[in-house]
Amino acid sequence: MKTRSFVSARMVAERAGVSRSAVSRTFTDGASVSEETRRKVLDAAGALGYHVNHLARGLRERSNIVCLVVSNMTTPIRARMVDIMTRQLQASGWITMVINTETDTESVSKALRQTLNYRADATVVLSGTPSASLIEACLANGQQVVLINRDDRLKGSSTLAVDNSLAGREALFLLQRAGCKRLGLVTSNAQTASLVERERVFVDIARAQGLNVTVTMAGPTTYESGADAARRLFGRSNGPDGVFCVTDLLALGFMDVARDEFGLRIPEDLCVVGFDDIEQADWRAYQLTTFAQPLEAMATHVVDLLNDSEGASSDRKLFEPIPIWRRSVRPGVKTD
Amino acid sequence: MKTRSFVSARMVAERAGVSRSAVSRTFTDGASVSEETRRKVLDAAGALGYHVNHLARGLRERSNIVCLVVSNMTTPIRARMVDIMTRQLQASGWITMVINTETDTESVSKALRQTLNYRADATVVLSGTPSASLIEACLANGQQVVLINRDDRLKGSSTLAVDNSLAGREALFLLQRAGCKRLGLVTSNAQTASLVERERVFVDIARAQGLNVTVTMAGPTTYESGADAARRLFGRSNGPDGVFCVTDLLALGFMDVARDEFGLRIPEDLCVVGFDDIEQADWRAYQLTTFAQPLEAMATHVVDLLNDSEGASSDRKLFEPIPIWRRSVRPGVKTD
DNA sequence: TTGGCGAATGCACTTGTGTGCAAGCGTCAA
DNA sequence: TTGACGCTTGCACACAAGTGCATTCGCCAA
Repeated sequence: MKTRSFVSARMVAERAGVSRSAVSRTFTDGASVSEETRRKVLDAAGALGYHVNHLARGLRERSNIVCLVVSNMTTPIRARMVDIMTRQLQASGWITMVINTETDTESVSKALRQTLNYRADATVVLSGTPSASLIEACLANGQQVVLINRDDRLKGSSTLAVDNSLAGREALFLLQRAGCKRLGLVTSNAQTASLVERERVFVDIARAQGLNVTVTMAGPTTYESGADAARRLFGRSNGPDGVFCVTDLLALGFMDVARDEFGLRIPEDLCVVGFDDIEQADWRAYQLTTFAQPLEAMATHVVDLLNDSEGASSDRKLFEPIPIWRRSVRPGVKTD
Repeated sequence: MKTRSFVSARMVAERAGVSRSAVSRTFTDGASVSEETRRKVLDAAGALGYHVNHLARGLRERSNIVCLVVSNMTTPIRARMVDIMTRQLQASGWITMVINTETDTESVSKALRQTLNYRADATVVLSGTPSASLIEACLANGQQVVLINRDDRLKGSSTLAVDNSLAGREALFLLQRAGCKRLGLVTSNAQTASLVERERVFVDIARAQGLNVTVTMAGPTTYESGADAARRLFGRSNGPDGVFCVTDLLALGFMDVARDEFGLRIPEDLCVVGFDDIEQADWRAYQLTTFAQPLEAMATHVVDLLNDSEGASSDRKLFEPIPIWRRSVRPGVKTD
């Protein structure tokens, strides 16, 4: 049986003719080693292809491992979140284990247990719905827990979120300024805290102003769901002329069907606002007005939290979404 | 200083009133433990919140860690590859460390060294160009190395690839059957082995048949590059009426500009073929004819390779791309 | 020559696990 | 009653690192 044969510090020590401690010290900053032995050790290490075993190091101190829990990775917005998070964590010396979870609680539980098995220093939840008890297990084991865009407010965990109510309010304002009279809202049946919040604020403020809003709940948060929603909304008479889709993907599907199957011109006959600012929103076929999440800043904040480690552990930070004006909404008209 | 206080097997043993070995055996399949002690151990473990430390376990045997090296994660095709790979690896009991690399060799080297530091059992390279010497270091340390869609054929590493020449040939055939006379090819300056192969075969066969092909090399493999290519190709007189873009993203940008800025109808005036079958290719605005990579099958094969471990370690497996017919190419016409 | 001092080095212990080996214990048959 | 046998269980070691403590070595000054 092949036994994995990694080269260990002992082998290096033997080859260099020094003690194993000397090898260890050579690779430890600030330890006391003479220049001569240091060189001998480095030579031997190079010849054998030695690499410090971080697993063994992690036995005593921190493992430098961060678990990234994420679902629906193929979604453009998620892909970007994962990309930015892993990049920044890596740059800061962390190594990230990705746990890809379906949305069902079962697989998330299994995955989070892995987190504990590998003694991750921290767990960052991008999506998925981990059971509160498991999160508590992570906390009990001394892990730092960071939740992004979720409302579960658990003692001891940090939370980052985008200010969804601000987005809902601003979306309404944009459509009103464009002169839209019949408002519509397209949301998904996912009913995440973020989605619900955007939806709620948009509808509440509109109704408070005496405006009617047609709410359509589509399927999952996909292009196809957006397309279906458009068919339902415009299938009956008197469809809306201004729509807030709580997600860019929904918006893009919605736009395609509104144009192709109902001959509506955007933004002349119909204004659309999305949320996320995925790459495709900027494509010529869409030019969707939307809101960007400040992902880089959020990732930076996460990394800061992990590096501080002792910092106020239980807090909640809100980030402002950035409005991105494109052509799917008419520019402001004179209010009469 | 907070000392991370993880629960160890010794603590469980003390609480349960048994030896530490008993705890170890309780969590090892097939080990000899009486039903009574087993129950005592499980009770104590539950009460304390104990989880086996896989890092320590990895000291002696395999770590069950797989390193996934990937660049350009936000690209739809890459996001799907990462999604499918992590999902399948996870289902098979592996844990994946994602190494997000810029394309420059430096960062890939640094990342791969991490791979060695954490004693990953295997390294799977989805993209990026690791230096041959580092791959050899991985192999020397007993790691399994799997390269996907790259041509570096290193002794001891396994390679999976899509049959790019088949795609190039088939793309040409589709355009010819649609009656296209003036052929074009859009590629990127990335010049990956895969891209070069698709390009080469398309051009070679076409020229062998006496057909002229206008080759345009755009920037990186993005939507914007495709858009630029279209402007260059149609800016001069006598633009092509049948184009193979070596990537879907290029194709989508190409289509948008061809339609919006040059008023060309697709597929009446212009036929377009892509490659990858990203989700957006199926959107109503595009309906791009393209080739799908059998990603699930490829991931399954990777997992099989890792699980076999002793299997013929150095081999190369080719997968057939699957043609996806949509509306960006005219259906076959009678050949006169 | 000797005492003193600082730098370098090695010993031994720590971390959390799995496991070979031998001892212990209980049961059953002769 | 005793020997044999099998299931449990604990001891001790291995794994690969970091580090406190004591020891050694070299150098310098008195």
